[in-house]
Amino acid sequence: MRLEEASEKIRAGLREHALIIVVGLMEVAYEGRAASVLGPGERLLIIKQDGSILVHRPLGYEPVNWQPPGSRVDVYLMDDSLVIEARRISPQEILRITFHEIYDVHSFKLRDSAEFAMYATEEDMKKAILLEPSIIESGFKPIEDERRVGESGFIDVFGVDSKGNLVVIEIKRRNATAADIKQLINYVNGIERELGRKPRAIIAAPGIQKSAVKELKVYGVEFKCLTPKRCHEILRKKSGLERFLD
Amino acid sequence: MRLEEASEKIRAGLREHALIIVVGLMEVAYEGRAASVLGPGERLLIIKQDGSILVHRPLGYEPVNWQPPGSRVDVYLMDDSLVIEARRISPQEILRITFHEIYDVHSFKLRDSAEFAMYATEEDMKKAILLEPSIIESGFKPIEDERRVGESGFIDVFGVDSKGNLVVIEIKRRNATAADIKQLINYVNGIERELGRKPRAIIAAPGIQKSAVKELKVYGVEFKCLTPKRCHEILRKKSGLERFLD
DNA sequence: CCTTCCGTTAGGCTC
DNA sequence: GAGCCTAGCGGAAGG
Repeated sequence: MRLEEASEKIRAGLREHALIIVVGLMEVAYEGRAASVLGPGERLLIIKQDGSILVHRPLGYEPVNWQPPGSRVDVYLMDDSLVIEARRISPQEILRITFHEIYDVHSFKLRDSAEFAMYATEEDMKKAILLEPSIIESGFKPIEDERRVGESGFIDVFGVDSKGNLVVIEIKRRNATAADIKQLINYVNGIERELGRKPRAIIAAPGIQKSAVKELKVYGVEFKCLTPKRCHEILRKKSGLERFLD
Repeated sequence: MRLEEASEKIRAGLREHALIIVVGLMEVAYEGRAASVLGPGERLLIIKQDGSILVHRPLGYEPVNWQPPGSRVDVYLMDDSLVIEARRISPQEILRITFHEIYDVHSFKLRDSAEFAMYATEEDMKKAILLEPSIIESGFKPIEDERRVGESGFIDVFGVDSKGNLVVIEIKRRNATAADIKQLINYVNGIERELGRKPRAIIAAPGIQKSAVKELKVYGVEFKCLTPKRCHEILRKKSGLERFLD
């Protein structure tokens, strides 16, 4: 495909705010927060109407180079090459793609207004605990969620146990780390300062990093195994009755 | 485009391990570590020969759904739809794309053996300091890089200043945080235990978060402004002479 | 604007 | 393989 023709097609796609696909032999250079160069190779370029731009090699999940939404895209011909530049300010970054050959150009005007719904997030885990507190332990009662503690941040779930002890719960959807436990300790200290009583500290997560296990004992933190999947199932089971309360 | 025809094209692409592009009206469901659903909409599907699979909406840098390399891709027709499933084990995950209409299918056999070179990483910053220690301060001399300190981890650069004081340097390519400073303090304490002398602590980074500034004074840590760009330039300038030593 | 935190993080490295 | 850390992380939410 002649570069002049490709250039026209790409310009047309940009004008009408289409999603554009370009396949060809290209070099890529990036300079901004970091810098990279990539020699000639056959790749797929995607330009979206919001200025997102992605260079995909034949292998791998991730784009090798990219620019997030909001970048300005320029196209010009130079020295037997077609050059596409995507710039953004803040941070100042430039991505330059130099095509030596172009095999294919397509542009598409896509309509997509569907809502994306994701389940089994950390937020869902919190909802599940509030909905069915016994998954933490029998007799546990939540008092507040997202309680602010001084400058430290927000407690995921704050409550009392069956014996009337205060309980601070930190939720993680992935294995808990030593940093997570330190954060929890900050909350415990904050609550003790504010209320004059030392609360129990529970970290609820699907697992815990080995390096963090010793921290548990050092700081007197309890670990409660809780998976995102389990929480998702609880929400699904209860949703028939209670989702309309949302 | 008829779904039967599209199905044949996609199968052919899979057989010959091509990169495949499908544009059409689709629904997407994902279940695995988390779960998501996405109703009908016009999107771009990319299937790579290594089993990477990406669903891109008309806007945004990120794919809305995906599967990393190594997943198995199946294609079948069902109830006036074309279904593409990508499964992987460990973690057990499934991505199901149901096409109601297909506008375009293309497959490409791409050759791309170029090496990707990235500059101005944290590693590059360390190299720049070792190559030109005066960018930290006049008279600074590196002794070791990646020195292990007990269980804490590795010091980026360990050296002595012009007055013979030990110096521990922590490098960050982004603004330094309070956590970075605490990490550095761990190293300082480790070195003091090991060598019986308290070293100076320097954090070298392009900037520092406001919340971390007070930690500097509290712990007696020094901040040295050092940008990845500057380090990259030093490496480039010196590379004429010294790159062949690598 | 800056900071903080989450992610189906992915990817790379070590053990 | 599991565990741990980094990223041009991107993105969202809060200040």
